[in-house]
Amino acid sequence: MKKPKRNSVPGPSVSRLCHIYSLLEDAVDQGVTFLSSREIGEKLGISPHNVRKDINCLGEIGTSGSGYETSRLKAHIGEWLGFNLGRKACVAGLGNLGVSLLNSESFLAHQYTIVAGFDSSVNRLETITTGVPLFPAREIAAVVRRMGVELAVLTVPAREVRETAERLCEGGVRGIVNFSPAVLAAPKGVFVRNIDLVGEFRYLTALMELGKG
Amino acid sequence: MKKPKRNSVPGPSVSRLCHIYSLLEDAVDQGVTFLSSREIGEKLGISPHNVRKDINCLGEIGTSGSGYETSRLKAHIGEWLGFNLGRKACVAGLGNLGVSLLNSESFLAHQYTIVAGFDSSVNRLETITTGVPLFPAREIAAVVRRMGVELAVLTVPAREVRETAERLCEGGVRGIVNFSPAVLAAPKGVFVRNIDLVGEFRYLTALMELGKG
DNA sequence: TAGATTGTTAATCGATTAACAATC
DNA sequence: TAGATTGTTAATCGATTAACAATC
Repeated sequence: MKKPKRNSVPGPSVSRLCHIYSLLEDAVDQGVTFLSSREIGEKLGISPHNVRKDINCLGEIGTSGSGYETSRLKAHIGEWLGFNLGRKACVAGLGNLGVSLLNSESFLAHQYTIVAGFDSSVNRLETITTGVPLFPAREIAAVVRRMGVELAVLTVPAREVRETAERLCEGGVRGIVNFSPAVLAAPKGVFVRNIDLVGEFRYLTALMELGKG
Repeated sequence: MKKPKRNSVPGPSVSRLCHIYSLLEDAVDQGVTFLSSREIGEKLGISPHNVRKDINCLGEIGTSGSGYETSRLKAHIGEWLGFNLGRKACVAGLGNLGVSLLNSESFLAHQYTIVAGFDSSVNRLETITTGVPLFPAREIAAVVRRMGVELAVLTVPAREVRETAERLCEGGVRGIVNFSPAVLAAPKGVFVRNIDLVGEFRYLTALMELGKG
């Protein structure tokens, strides 16, 4: 067995391993104890070779002849990718979208807890009903640091994107999901996922137009 | 000049061309009339070679020595990728997230119009304030067909994902952005983008843990 | 043991990067 | 013209696919 290195996992593999992890969660929940690379690949639309290769980036773990033990593989991937510890997240920008994410229940079920919400309007903070503690935007850095928040969802207006992101990073946030209508360039040492609905529509439109599929 | 074919555009290029298009929109708005492949590449974090290659998938268009004329290139990419015509979209599932998207202003500015909203609860429909016409979910296929809706955002609970998607496709929708907490496999001839916030958090967590960057 | 499936090496494929002649 | 930048071909790089011996 070759000893795997943390940074030897290719980007596309990281993405697929996240999906494999989700699949394993379901499998464990449903009492499925073993899955082969072929079965995993079929459900995810990738080749069995690729599944094995991805999994092997994290070291040897399967059993020849019977496949992968779901709970063990899940724990193994979770260990490598950091899914086993609970992580704290916050929502910055409490418009309709921000508030709906604040109260979203799907996070808690998956080891992520929304521990704070921020908005630049104190008036707005007072009108929101939620179990999550809320703070004015100027306190972002301090609160984030004090609470140990690692992840943030950004749902502020375009003009506030950069400043808000800077405060979040100042407080020690290391990953940002940006739903705002402005692209956020990743500050050094921070990971950013820009999700832009117009962009998604465009991508779909382009695929439709080019007749792919 | 080689005659380009529609299906000769590689997937990664389609994605980058969408980003180039957004950049050109901004440039045109700001009165920038020419951009070189180097300038475009720098703003987007891709190599100038790659920029030229992507653009050339759609045929020759630049000017040696002075780069690309922004308005012309924008129109050219828009033509190929189908961004020049306005397109109709709908929102299916009017919880907090759905309603916030229904009233989002960023679509209209970019040739997409939300022309309908759907929810399975008639009671809920009556409580929503919006300028967009609303309909009960059972009318999805008929309304979508009648109105010529091509794109949809799916924000229903997990258990309603599949049925809702089927109705949308029945009505002729060709692209779906799925925000629901259940993966939607793309039906034949329909393009799907699954956006899963927990998945985004996981991907960021994995990058953080693997120390990429 | 026989059947099945893994881990790993080799072959293929496709995309990115580099280079440069052609062009404005 | 001289400088700059494109379009396109060639070289490199990396990921996916295939194959198969090792293993349960």
